[in-house]
Amino acid sequence: MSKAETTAAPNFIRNLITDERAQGQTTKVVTRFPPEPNGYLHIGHAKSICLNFGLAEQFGGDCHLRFDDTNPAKEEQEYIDSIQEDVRWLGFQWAGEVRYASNYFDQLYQWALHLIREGKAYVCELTPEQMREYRGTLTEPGRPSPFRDRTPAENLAEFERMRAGEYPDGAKVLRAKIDMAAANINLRDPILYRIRHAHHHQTGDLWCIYPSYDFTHGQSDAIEGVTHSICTLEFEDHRPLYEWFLANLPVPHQPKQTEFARLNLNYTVTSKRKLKLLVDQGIVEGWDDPRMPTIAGLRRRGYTPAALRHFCDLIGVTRSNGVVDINMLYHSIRTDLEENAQRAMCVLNPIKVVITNMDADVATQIKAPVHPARPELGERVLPFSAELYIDAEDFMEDPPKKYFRLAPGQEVRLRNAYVIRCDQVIKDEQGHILELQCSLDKETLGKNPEGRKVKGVIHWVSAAHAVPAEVRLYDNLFTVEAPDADKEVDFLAHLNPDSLVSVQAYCEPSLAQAQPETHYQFERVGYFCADRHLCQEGRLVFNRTVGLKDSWAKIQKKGA
RNA sequence: UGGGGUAUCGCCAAGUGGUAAGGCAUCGGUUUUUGGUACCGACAUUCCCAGGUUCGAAUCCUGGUACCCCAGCCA
Repeated sequence: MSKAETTAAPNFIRNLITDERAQGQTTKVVTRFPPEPNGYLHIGHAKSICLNFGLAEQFGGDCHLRFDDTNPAKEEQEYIDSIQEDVRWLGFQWAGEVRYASNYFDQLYQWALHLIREGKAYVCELTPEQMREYRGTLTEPGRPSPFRDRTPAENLAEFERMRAGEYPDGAKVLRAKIDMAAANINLRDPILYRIRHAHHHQTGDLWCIYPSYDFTHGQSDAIEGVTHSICTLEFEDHRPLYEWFLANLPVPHQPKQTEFARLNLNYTVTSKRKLKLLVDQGIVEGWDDPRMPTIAGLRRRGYTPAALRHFCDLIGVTRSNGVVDINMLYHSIRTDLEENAQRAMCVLNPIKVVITNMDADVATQIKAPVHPARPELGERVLPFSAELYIDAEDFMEDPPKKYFRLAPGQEVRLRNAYVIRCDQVIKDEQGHILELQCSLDKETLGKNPEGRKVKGVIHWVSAAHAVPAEVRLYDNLFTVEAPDADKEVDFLAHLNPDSLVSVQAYCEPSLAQAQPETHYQFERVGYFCADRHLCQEGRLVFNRTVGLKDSWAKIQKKGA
């Protein structure tokens, strides 16, 4: 993937840091990837991971992995595990131990006390409904809470009782005292702490009050010495608040928040909520279903870390919200696999071919390269015999003009083997084709026939030697470019009923020992990956990662 | 209607006053025992719109327009 360097799209944050360094402003670059463990990572997170870890890599700094775990109700250990696995699989290593915002709960609590003592935070007893009322609207200012002017002493006592578990969930909250009339709603006395009598996956039952995202994030960055706190555009409105905490608390360091546009991909959804719904409703087989845009799903589908990283380089990092064409993703994986995937032949929809002129001169063991452009990868052996399977798509009884494949009286090259001619089509009473009787030209193994050109090449497999395999043909999960564009229509209405078509295929024998997660190009068909969970000797399962480009399909489409 | 953003080819995206990079997609062609790959070529007189400044504007000014985000005790 040497192309990555020459085609990498711009990244305004990288430019920013380059400028800072040129001016001697930046010391060591420290970034962080801060997922909440409430779901699996998806392709959009891959963009963020590549950005944060990539920046640390490029500038010789550190990138931390920090779980933003301030909401125990939604978080689970399974997600913590999967996230770490995904980051590592992508090829990144975080600096030091895995971190958790919950590691800082003590410090955060102390800082809350600090704000209270300074008269900058208070305990509020408004109900959620009242609080909404008091907050005002987008166009109207809010009103101060009746609890806003409690004394620090009273607030200290109340907050201590909250922490001690004297109140039920939701009874009271700690709020910052900022400005109820602020045009930016985030500044209208935001909530710092809420009561949640919930078991936390890291801190157990130590706490029954949990800090909010806003009160946690920037301070965690400060504690860790993060220099560049990179997040998505929707947090831009939170930046004044992020900075307010840093300015009003005795933090050891001043991180800077920078926002970039999150990734949108057409024909897919990238919202944890929607992905979770697909999983929970059993529409897909789990978070790592090969149709899911999760990192685990893409992996199982046959995407490689290199392809995903290349993709992230390709799309660039900007502040404008766009929708990336899924063809970019396809392009990335094809580029990688074209260079690196082993070649094999596999017949998806068999039709029998009988060679009528087999004799002792015809080779029964044919060697073929594992990769035609990379001889160093070695060879495989293809058994050849009088009974073969070819793909039904590669034969037409009444072909159009430009059809280069097999047809009555027409010649075609069997990939890696001989040129054959179809002499006769044998059918049953109903007219279904039973077999194609063909004769081969013995002089065409490894060389072109004399005096004529055979343009077509088709793949095949020896019937007696073929190994059966389950081949899962995956396609987009949705039939429309923007499944969630219409607020009136449920995105599930756009599910592609053919997103998974499973077929019983016949593979060349070298595939019998296919190891899980091995990538192949089934020649002329597409790229496939041995399923990482299911594929084993005796039960082969291959997932179609992406098809080969198919210009014949285009020609046909135009004709139709 | 308040605040915060973004607008350059079908999509992503450079460009920061000197006369529109690149990638994806698309369309031609060459090579080819993968209708794949590779290679060659085509593809924005125009930068959301309208005025203005300037010898010169995608870039500066003015006024519009469109789209995205914000009224969780989610992140």
